[in-house]
Amino acid sequence: METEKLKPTFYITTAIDYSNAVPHLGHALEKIGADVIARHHRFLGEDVFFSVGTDEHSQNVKRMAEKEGIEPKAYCDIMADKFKKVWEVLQVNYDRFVQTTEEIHAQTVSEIVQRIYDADDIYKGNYEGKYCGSCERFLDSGDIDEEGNCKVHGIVAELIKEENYFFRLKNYQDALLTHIKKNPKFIQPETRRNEILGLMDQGLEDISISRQTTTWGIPLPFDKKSVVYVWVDALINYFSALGGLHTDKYEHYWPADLHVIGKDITRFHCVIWPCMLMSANLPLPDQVWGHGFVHYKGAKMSKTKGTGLNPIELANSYGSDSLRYYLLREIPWDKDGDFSEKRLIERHNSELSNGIGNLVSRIHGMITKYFDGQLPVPDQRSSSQILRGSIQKKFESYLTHMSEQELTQALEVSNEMVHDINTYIADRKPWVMAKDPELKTELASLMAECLTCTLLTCIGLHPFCPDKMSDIFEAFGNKIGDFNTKDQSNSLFDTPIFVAKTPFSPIFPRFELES
RNA sequence: CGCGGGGUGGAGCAGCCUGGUAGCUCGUCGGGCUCAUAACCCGAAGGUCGCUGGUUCAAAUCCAGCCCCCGCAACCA
Repeated sequence: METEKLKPTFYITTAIDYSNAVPHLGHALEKIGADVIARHHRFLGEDVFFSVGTDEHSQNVKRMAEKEGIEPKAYCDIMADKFKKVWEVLQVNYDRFVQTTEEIHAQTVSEIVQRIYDADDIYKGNYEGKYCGSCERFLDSGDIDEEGNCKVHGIVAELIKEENYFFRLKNYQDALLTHIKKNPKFIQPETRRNEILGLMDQGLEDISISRQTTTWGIPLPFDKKSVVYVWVDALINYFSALGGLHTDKYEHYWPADLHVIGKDITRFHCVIWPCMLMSANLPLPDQVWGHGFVHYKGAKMSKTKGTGLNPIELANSYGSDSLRYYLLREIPWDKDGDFSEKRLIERHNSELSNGIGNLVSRIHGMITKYFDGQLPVPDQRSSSQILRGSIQKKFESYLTHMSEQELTQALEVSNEMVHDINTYIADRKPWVMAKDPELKTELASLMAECLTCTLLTCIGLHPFCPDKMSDIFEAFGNKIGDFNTKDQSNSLFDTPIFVAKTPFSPIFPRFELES
C-alpha cells in the first residue's frame, strides 16, 4: 500500500469516439500515439492508467440503431466490440474502455451536473436556432444557404425555440485565463495554446447544456424532461473510466496527467471542461495535448467521402508494428501529416528492415558463426567500449524527447543509434578479427558491446513496435520484460551471457514496391 | 480585416521560438566491405529556403506587405 503510493501515477486518456462508424486511420493515430506514451511511462516505472472508449449519446447513433432495427444500447455494444477489436489488432494496450451508456457513467454525469447546479452555475433560458428536421439538429450559419435551407437536405430550416439550461461559462473566464497563463503546459502543443488564448480574447459566452429535442441521453437530475448536452456527457467519461468519484481509483489517479485529443476538440477540453471542473470544485487535469490529423491524398479523411482508411486492413498487410512505427515516424504528433502507402513501405524497408532488422541479423549471424551461438562472458578490459558511451548518451536524448511527447524526434534518435552501431561495426571489422584466434576475447567483448547497444535501441523502439522488439529479445535468449523499466535497462550492460537462438529469420522482411 | 497550418535540392519532411558552414529519409552517381534482409559503410552531384521590401556586420531563421495551397468556424479523430 505504502509502496504503491510512492510510485508516481500517470493517468492518460484519449478522446472517446462516436460509435456510429468503425474507426479509420485517424482514430488509430490518436490511440497508437497515446499507447506509445503510456508504454513509455510504464517503462519509466510509473503506475499508468490508460483509458479509451466510445461516445454513444449522439443522434447519429440513435438513427443508425433504428436503421438496423435494434435497440440503441445493443447497437452501441456491437460498435464498442468493433472498436475493441481494432485496438487489439493495433496493440493498443488500454486499461479501461468506457461506454457512455454504462450505468456508472450516467450516475457520474448526474452527480457532476448536480454539483454544477448546486454551485448556482446553471440557469434556465431559451435556445433559439434554425433546426433541420432531417439532420435532427440545430444548424450553424455555415450549414444554411442563402435561401434559408439546410445545405445537406435542401429543406427549410425552421426557427425553433426550446427551453434550455445554460452553464455560466462566462463566470469562469478569468479563472481559466489565469490557469492557462500560470501553467504553460496545460495546453500543448504551443499552437493549440495560442489558438485557445485567441479564443479567450474574444470572450466566452454561456453555453446550453441541455436538449429537449431528444430522449437519447442522460436526463438532467433536476429536470428529467431534458437530457444532458452530449459534450458535457462525453467529457465526464474521464471520471467514469475510474468508476466515478467515489472509488479508490479516482483517489489514486485523478487528476489526469494527459488528455490526448484531436486538435478540433480543444475548445471542449481546454475551455468547457476545465470550467465545468472548477464549478464542480474538482481538480483540473495537468495537460491537454491536441494532436494533428492524418490526411490522405491531400485531404482530411472522411467517412462520408470514402477516404477513411481501414487500419485493420493496413495492419494485416504490413503488420501492426510497422503501421504504428510509420504513423508516428512520418505523421508529426503535433501537426497534420499525409498518409501514403508508398511511404509506409519505404519507411518500413529503409528503417525497420535495412535498419534495426538488418542490424539484428548481422549481429545474430556473427555470434552464431564465431561463437557457435554462445557469447562468452566479455572481458571488460579488452573492449574499447567507445560505442557504449555514445549510445547511452543518445538514449538519454531519446528519453528527453519521449518525455516531451516528441515522438517523431525520439524515433529519429533511435535511427541514429542504429546507424552509429552499423558504422562502428564497419570500422572494427569483426569478420577480420574472427580470422585471428588470438583476438577471440576481444571479438567477444566487441560483439557483446554491439549487441547490448542494439538491445538498448530496441528498448527505445519497444513502445512503438512492441511485438517485433519482443521477438528480437527472444532471439537472444532474453525477455524484454526483464529490461522494461529504466533501472532494469541499465542492467543490460551487466548481463554478459547471450545466446543466439536458431532458427532465425528476418524480423522485418522487406516489402517489394510495386512500380 | 474570423482563426490556424503550410510553401526548403527530383519526391516527402526537419531546421525558424534562442539569427552566423542548409540537415534527414527515399531516389541518382562513384567507391568500399562481405558479418547481414541485393543489406551495411564512405564519398559526390543536385537548393536564388513562395515573392517584395526592411532591421542587422550577418536572415530559411526577426519585422512589414503580397501571392498560392490546406484545415477549422463551437456534435464527424
